[in-house]
Parts: sequence; C-alpha cells; structure tokens
Amino acid sequence: MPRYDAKRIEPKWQAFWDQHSTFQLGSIDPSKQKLYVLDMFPYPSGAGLHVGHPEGYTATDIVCRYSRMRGRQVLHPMGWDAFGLPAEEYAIRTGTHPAVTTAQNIETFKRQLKSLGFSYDWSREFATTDPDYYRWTQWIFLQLFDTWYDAEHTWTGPDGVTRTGKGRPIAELPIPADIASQGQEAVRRYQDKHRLAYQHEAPVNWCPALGTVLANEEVIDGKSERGGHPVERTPLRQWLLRITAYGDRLANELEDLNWPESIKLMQRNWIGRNEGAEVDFWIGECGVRSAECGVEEEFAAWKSLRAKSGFPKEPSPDVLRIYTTRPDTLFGATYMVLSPEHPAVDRLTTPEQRAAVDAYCQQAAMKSDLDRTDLAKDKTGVFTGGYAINPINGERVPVWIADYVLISYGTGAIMAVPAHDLRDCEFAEAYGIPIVWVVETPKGYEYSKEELAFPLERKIDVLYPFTGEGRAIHSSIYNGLKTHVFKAKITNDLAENGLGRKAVNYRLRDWLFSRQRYWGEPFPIWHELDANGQPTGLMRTDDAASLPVRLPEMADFKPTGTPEPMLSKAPADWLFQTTADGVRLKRETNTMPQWAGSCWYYLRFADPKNDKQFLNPAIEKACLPVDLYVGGAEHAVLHLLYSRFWHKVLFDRGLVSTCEPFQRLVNQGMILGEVDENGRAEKMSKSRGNVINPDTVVDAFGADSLRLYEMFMGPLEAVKPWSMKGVEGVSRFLARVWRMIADELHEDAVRLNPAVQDVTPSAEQLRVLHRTIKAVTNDIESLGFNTAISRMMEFVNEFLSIEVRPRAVMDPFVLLLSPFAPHLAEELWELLGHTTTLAYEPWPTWDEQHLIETEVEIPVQINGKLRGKVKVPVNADQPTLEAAAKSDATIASQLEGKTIVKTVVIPGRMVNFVVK
RNA sequence: GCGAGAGUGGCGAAAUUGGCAGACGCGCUGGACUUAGGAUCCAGUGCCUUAACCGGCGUGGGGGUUCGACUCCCCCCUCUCGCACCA
Repeated sequence: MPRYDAKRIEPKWQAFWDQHSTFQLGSIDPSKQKLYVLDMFPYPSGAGLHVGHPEGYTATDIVCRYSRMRGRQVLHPMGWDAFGLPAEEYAIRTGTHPAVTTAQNIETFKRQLKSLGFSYDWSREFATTDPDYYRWTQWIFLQLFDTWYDAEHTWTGPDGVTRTGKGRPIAELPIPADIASQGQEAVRRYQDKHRLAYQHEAPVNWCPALGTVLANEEVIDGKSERGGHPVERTPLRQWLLRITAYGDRLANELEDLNWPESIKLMQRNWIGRNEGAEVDFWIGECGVRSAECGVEEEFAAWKSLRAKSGFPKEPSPDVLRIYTTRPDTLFGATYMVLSPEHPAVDRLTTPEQRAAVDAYCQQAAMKSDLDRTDLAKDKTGVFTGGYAINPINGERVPVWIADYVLISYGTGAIMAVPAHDLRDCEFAEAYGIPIVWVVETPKGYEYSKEELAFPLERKIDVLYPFTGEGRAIHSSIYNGLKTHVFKAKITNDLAENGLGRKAVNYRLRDWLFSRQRYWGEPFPIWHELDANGQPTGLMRTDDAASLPVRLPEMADFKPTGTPEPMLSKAPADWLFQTTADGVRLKRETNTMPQWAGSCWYYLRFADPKNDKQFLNPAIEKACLPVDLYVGGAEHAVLHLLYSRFWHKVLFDRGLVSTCEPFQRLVNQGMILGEVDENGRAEKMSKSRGNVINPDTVVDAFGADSLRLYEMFMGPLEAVKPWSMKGVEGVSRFLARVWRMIADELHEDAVRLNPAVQDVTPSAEQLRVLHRTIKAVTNDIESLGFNTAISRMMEFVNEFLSIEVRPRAVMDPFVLLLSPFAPHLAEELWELLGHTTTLAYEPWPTWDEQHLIETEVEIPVQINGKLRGKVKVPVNADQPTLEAAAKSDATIASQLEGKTIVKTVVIPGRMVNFVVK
C-alpha cells in the first residue's frame, strides 16, 4: 500500500475517533476557556447531503479542531431540524409515516456526515421531532403564553444593561378595575389578549396546495417560499406570537453583534421601524355625510372635549385614526383613504355610494397578494360619500377606500397628501382630487429619479410630488418651519389638544405561529367547550409536568382540503377530555411551524439529556452564547429573527443570561454548478442535472479531498462554482503530502519515507516552517481557509524538492494540516511514530526569530514604474538603499542623462526615483 | 424603483497601513520517465510586439488625489442578493 489511499485511511480514523469518543465534550470545566461553534442544523431531506452542507461544516470543523489544539473546550454539536412538510407530503403519497421517513433520512445524513470526518460531539445529537425535545419546545411555548410585554417597565438585566420594556409573567399584568369588576372570565379574556402567544382572527396567507397557512416571511411575491404555490388571503382564527413587541430591541440589539452588515441591514429593514404620529379625524356619530351639512358646532364640541380628556388609547367610533410619518403635511391632506377592510367603511358609506363601495370591497377581498402586487401600478378606489374633519384646520376631507392602503399596517387608514407623496399623488390625479402644496422645495434641490420620472403634468410652478424636506407653506401659523422642526411641534400641539400623539410603527407583523399540518409540535393548549360543544373562547394549558403532548397516531395523512387542521381527524381520546370540575375540553388541533424547533436548539445542545429542565442554568452560563454560527444567508429574516425573539423572551423571564444567542455569524456562500461553455455557473438543481453528491466525491477522491477542495475554492462567504478538476488538484496535493512523509517504493507495508530523518533543520528550513505556521494560524483565525491551504502547498512544494526532510519540521506541518485533512494527518502522525491522536496536540507556534532574513530584494522604480531590483541587507537604511539602487547597472543606465527631481525611499519596501 | 455587495489572466482566485499585480490551484504548451498515460517529475504560461533581449499595455469604463492606486475620492456601466403600494 504505497500510494495515498483515502479509502484505507479514512474509515480507519473515523472508527478510531468513534471508539475513543475523541470529540466528546464531557462536563465543562469553568477554569478553561470555552468555544461554542454551531452549524445551522440541516433538515434531513430524502435527497441526502448536498455539497453545500459540508462547506460550512468543514469551516466550523477546522475552527473546532484548531481550537481544541489551542486548549479550548469546544462545544460542537449536530442535530436534525426534522419537522416539516416534505416528510408529510411523502406520507400523503406513499402512506409511510413521517416518523419512519424522518428516521431513515436522519440515518442517511448521519452516515454521510460521519464519512466526512467532522469532529462533532455525537453524544449530544437530537432531532426536533424527538418527544424528549419537543416536550421542551411546548414548554417554551407555555412560557410565551404565560408572558405579556410591559412596554413601560424599566429594568436592569443579568447582562447589566438597563432596558425599557420587558416580558413579564401574565399574573403581573395589571387588570383595569372595570374588567376586574366583571368577574373571573372577563379577567381571563383580558389576559389572553395580552399574552405573547395569542389567538386572533385576521386574513392570513392560506396556501391550498400546501394545505396550511404561512407566515409573512414564508410568502414571496404572493407565492409560498416552499414550492412556489399560490397563496390566498382568508380570514382565519390563528395563533400569533407578539414579535412586534420586541421590534425595538430586535433592531437595537443587533448593533453589537459580530454579524455581516448585510444581514443586520436585512433584519432592520424587515423590522422596518419608523416614527410618526397618530391623528384622529372627526367623523361624528354616523359620519359626515356631505360637503354641506352643518357639523361645525358638533366638531367644535368634540374638540373641546378632547382638549380636556386627552387622546384616548383606542380610537372612539366617532373618529378615523390615521398614522403618518409626515404630520407636518397635515394642511395638505385633501382626502383620506381607508383600506377596504376598515371597520368604519360601513358607517361612512352613503346610500348613493353603497353599491359601488360594496362591489369594490368584495373585489378587494378576493384579491390575493399576488394580484395586489401585479396591479401595483394602477391605483383604484371608490369614494364612500362620507367626509371627515381635519383636526388642525376644521376642513372637510372626502373619505375614499382603496386597496393601496393595507389594513395590517398602521391604523389601516391614512390622510392623503398628494403634493408630497407619490402614491397619493398618483391616486389624486386619477380621480381628480385637489392637490395642496405645503412644503416648499428648497432652492437647488435635486429631485430624485422617482420624482422626476413621475408621469404627471406639472400644474404648480414647482415640480410635484415633492417628498423631501423643506420649509412649510400654506400651513397657517407653522409657515416657514423646517420639516423636522414642524414635525416635532405639531405632534406636540396635537398631543396637548388630545388630537394626536407620537407613534412608532413597524413593517414587522406579529408572527403567525399555527399550521394545519400533522408533522409539527402539537400545542399544549385546550379549548373550553360550552354545553353545545362550542368553544367558549377560554383556554387551559397542559401541565408542564404532563408534557410532551405527543402527536396522535393517524389513519391517513390526506389533507382536509380546507383550513381545518389535520389533527381535527385525530382519535377522540386525543381530542377531548373532561376536567375534574366537569368542563369539557377540546385540544388545539393546529401544530407549530417548522421554525419552532429551530428557535432554541442551540440551547438544548448545551444540556441535551436534561429531563428536569429545558436547560440547566449553570450549564447555560458556562456554554452560551454561541461564539460562532455558520450557515446560509437564506435564514436572514426567518430563523435568525425568530430565534433572537425567543431568546429575548427567555432572557426577560430569567431563563437565559444573555440577551443575544449568536455572537458571531458567518454566511457561507452558495456553491454553484460547474462553469459551462459560456463561462456561466448556475445554481445546482435537479432540473438542471448539475447536482454534485458528496458521496460520489468521497468515493472518487476521499473526504479529505472534498473538505480541502471546498475550503480551497475561494473565500467562505463567496458564491463560487464547483469544479471536479479542482477536487483533483487538491487531491494531488494530498498525495504529494503523503509522498513527502510516506514511502511509496515499497509495496509491502506503510513505512516512513527514508528522506524523513532525525536531523537538525537548517535556518532556511525553519524559516519556511515558521512562515507557514504563522500564515496558517492567522488565516484560520480570520477564516481565510483558502489562503491557509495555499501556504501549506508552498510548504510542500519546498520540501518535496529537499532530499533530507527533518522530522522536526514534518511533525509540526502534519499538525497544521490536521484541521483541514484530519484523516491523512492522523495517519501521517502515526507514521511519524506518535501513538496517540493528534486531536489534542498543542498547536505549533512560530518564532519571529526564525522569520528574520538577512537580505531582501527591494524593487526600484523610476517614475513609479518597476525598472529593477536590488539585494540589500534587511535593515539597510535610506542612504544605503538609495546608493544600492543607483549603483545597480540597469537603473544607472536608465538614470543617465536625467535629472532626479525627487527620491522616495521606504526602507525594507521600495525605492522610487522621480526624474525629468 | 429602493437598499446592499461585487467586477482582477482561458478558469477558481491572491495581494499587512496606498509600495514588485496575478501567490496557490485548474487548464494549456513543451520535455523526461514509461508497453501505455487522464500516474509522476521538470520547464514555461497576463496581453501585444519580438527569434530573443528590450519595449508597450494591463485589476469593468472615464476622470481625480499621490513620487506611487486593485487599494482613496467623483461620475458611469454590468452582475448578484435583498426589499418592493409599509403611509
């Protein structure tokens, strides 16, 4: 066996690591530094591992192996995100239970991962589908259910930071006297409205093809993220998690995280915090029905009442509450728009407009998100016939309905200022609504492309719509104020008169948390039923001690075809029970979304076998947070936002001691298919037939080659094309490493190459070694694996040409190689005469002494162009360098007959003569 | 449209603070060894010009700062990703 034979070496060492539990991290020793390195755990699909998986996994494996050798205690676990649709869809087609498919797929994934030699602590492995795990997922849900958000509460957390806003136990929710006086049931309903996990009926994203509703984050361009099926809007009673309560903290606390700026930005944009004001427009008891009818006295009465009572928390029925980020344009509001679903539409609509309004609302209700975006260019709407009164100037403004206003954002109603808003302007033009200019365009203002391209005639002496900031005009006493001053002042004035208030809005919506599928965590929730078997709306929870609520066995997995959850077909003994006090209960039949399990798995890895607690507090303090988290960017606003949200709730409830779960995040770039003849590389996909299976690569070249190649392709974060030739290249390199140390001439057995001898290395050899140690160490620290590998290639190129290779140089080199190609390294380590694994050998260190060179070659430029090189002592000073440069034959000849205007000498770097 | 990131040989890429552009690998060319080579080894390989040396050009394009720019500044082009009626 003379040749480098991955097929012999790799299984041998994988078995060794297994048998010796080499990478099992026992209990944490607080006196040693810990490092928690986490991969985004995979969904074990039927297709098996993809070459994209080992990219991030190899990177983290290198960091872990390196860190162990640096003496850190490394927590490096792996598990399975195993709930989800594909297993259930497969069950529908074949009748195979999702649990069976899932177990098979996990087995395949695990075999594949093991064949790549990753140093996971497999003793911590679990799947989100394990009842011992989802027991605690349900338990955390109960914590969310037991928590309300106190936005005013100021407190100092275990991290020493003082915050305003905290999730607190529901028992601490103050109950208003009028609610308390109505009895226990009213109190329970009041509490239910304030929980972080609550039920709410609203139009949701219903996907008929998938047979479930989806979160906003899972809908892209009106289609499901998974499968690309159309998504409809249907009103349904669903579970929601109050993530919006944490909007500010989710946005602000990104600041200190070592995450890619692009991901932080995506999260901030997704949260979409903006500040503005809420303003009430008076509409009277049944709406201001015409432009003429006299309501001035009533309006005046309302206004003076408001001046005394202040701005109510909830809008009263006699007003339309709007949200605006530009309260300074209140004088330019020439109409209002309600979303078609707005509750006041009915009251405002006049008999003459009734038919048109009803027709429009009906049409809007049927429109899916896709339709709405498709029609984004053409704004439509209908006049309700009603008017509202602008609180600032008492003017009547017509109220319209239009689907460009969304019920789910702000208050579902806007004041429209066509002079200063692109959408309002477009709408006003289409329906002939007057336009009032209230912000003067500053002189020299450069219009945005959008403003310039606006397809309207310019009717005023200035261009419109103008959406920038300027000085106020046509705004009564506010004339002349700059926009930001005006905003603050009018918001304050409105608040003093009880007509408005400062308000913050988020693009982020509460997280729709229920699904109608089978293969997910059941909710630990029961619904109380009345004598007729109808839900009363009151709920009970399962005892924490009785968890998990296991999934029931099902006869068939056919979807119901309606938004009725799959579990409604569960056996009656699972669905119903009667309490000791005689209350009939029905189980919640929705299941949790796939994200639930992945929201907290990183916590469980620290303490995976604990059957008393979701996580032991002492272990939590010792292991968390995750120091390095590597995965794809596709989770930027899904998993990574949801996880942070749960973590913050757990933090508020004193269950974890850090406010953020993932200190450092790195996104590995996607691996594309091979470059085609047009020089283009495309995404790997079954339909393109360019998917690379890691198994075939391991079979042909070995795991070390696959690992090394994926790291050598380019920077970890970069998108890069696959190349089988490239794998061959690194495979050749490993064969060269083998030949450098092992003997290939003898067929009988593996022996040390006779060139490897116990001799003292030369200064030059030490220089090469220490240069390599330094470069590889620094490159691993900065995750620059591609350049680390090229450094090792340079080393091997040097030493292959040397007849006698000192063992004292070969030993440390093998250690440098070991995080990258662990199997080969272990084999060579053994061959070099060592009897234990190198996994915990001290990482080689470099000595600057060995790096010092006596002579260096310095480039000499004339007018900035390279004209020659001179060899000088490494510490040559300026005059020496200049003299050496001038005395160089080629430089001297080029300088002849020219005047040196200036000489730039950077010692140790270069010399430049500026000549005329 | 808005936001972010990126453009370097035939290809993947590298380049401390502005200081020798193209390390390392693939591919290609020539050679050695071989029954054979898709093994291995040696030499060469940015482009143009040249027998060769020399020389000229060269980091998407254009301008600028500088003794000196892949690197800093301004304008433009292309590609990738994210968002997209959010008031």
